[in-house]
Amino acid sequence: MRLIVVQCSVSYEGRLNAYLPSAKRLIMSKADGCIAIHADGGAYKPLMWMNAPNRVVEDESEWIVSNPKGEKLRIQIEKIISDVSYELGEDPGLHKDGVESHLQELLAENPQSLEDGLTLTRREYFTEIGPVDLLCRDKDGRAVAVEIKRRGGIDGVEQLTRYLDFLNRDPKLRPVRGIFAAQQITPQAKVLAKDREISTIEIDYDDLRGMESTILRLF
Amino acid sequence: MRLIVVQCSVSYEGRLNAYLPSAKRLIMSKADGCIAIHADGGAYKPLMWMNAPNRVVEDESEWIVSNPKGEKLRIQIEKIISDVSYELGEDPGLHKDGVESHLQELLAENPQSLEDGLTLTRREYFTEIGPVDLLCRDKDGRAVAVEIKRRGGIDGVEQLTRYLDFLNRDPKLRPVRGIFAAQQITPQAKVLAKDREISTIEIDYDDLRGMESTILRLF
DNA sequence: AGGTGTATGTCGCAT
DNA sequence: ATGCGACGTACACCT
Repeated sequence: MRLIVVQCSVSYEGRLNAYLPSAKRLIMSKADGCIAIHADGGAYKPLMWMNAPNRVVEDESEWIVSNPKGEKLRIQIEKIISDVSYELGEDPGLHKDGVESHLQELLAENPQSLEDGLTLTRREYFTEIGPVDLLCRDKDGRAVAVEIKRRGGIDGVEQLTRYLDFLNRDPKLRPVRGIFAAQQITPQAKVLAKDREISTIEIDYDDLRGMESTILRLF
Repeated sequence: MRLIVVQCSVSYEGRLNAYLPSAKRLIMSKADGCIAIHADGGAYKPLMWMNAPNRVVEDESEWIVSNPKGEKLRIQIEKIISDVSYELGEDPGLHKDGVESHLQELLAENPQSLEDGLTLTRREYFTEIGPVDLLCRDKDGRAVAVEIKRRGGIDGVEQLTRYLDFLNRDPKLRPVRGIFAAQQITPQAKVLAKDREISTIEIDYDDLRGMESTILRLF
């Protein structure tokens, strides 16, 4: 990790053209070869960047960073204020909890937590326009498509609606109804879902995990 | 801008829960109060971050960063390797030159490149739910709404569908059909568009530019 | 390599 | 504040 504080102007030519007038900025150069130009504000996103892999030609007054896709970053260096390097080593990495795939996993194992008597037919049931998260049967044997989101918005309801449109053309499945399950569902999404006769369920992630561990204790 | 190289472990509780085991990392603290934890790789995205505004309680061995939304970042500091600050000042900012608007410009000037006999009625035709990129008439005088994207996905087809629903309520326009134009269109978007009787056209940007320069040469 | 869906998306703009 | 669309989206995952 090399950190260079420098007065510089920068240009980028690639997926678009962009230009940064001269100012003091931080250049972050990582071990994997990626480069980022940071200002002292504006969240974590750099003003400009080039991801690995790329080739860096470093001159006293100019850096030219180019990659195989033909993108090019040019850094005009006017004054170096600081230039230090550190050996950080490989990062052990991040452990995440509560992402959609995990939610889907838990619900696939406990479909009855969505609705009494619900049983799983298939996870990631494939249609022409994309995979349905869970395809189930309810206690009366009727097909149920479940869309799972961490945060449920209108777009999620739209997505489930599209799946239902397609699934309902399949005579072996028809009629199919929908369940929209998420940790949080926006009021607008609830209204839209109700209008389309799609059930909505807000899931308590901790409860679900608790249920799983309870089941584990039972068996 | 404060740059701290430190042996640390970090936990985040907020939109999800995540944990970083102890390792050497860079803590970037910007003037606007945002904090990012960077490893020496993994493109420009930090392992963890907290955007402004947030409150930082800084202790010798621990930083606790919290924000009004209830998210919390906890940095356990084991060893400080370096801790430096720089005054960078306000950044003059970035100037971008877009692509999609240019695409729209070119197609507005050459609607016949989308379909033989197509003529432009209005660019950015305003409806209550947003502007239609191009409103045209085909060679039979029928209204055609064109949605332009750089990359055409399902969401773009949805957008155009909403516009068409709306436009088709206008007796002066009805019946309106749709053309979905993009540099690339995903197969799923094509399926959905076909299902809704919306034409799809993949545009060659360079051809279109070439056409423009040809026209310029002719006049 | 290309396609598809997720993201602590972020960001900007309109309401 | 919230919704919605664009982004040099990035990124993981699958074919």
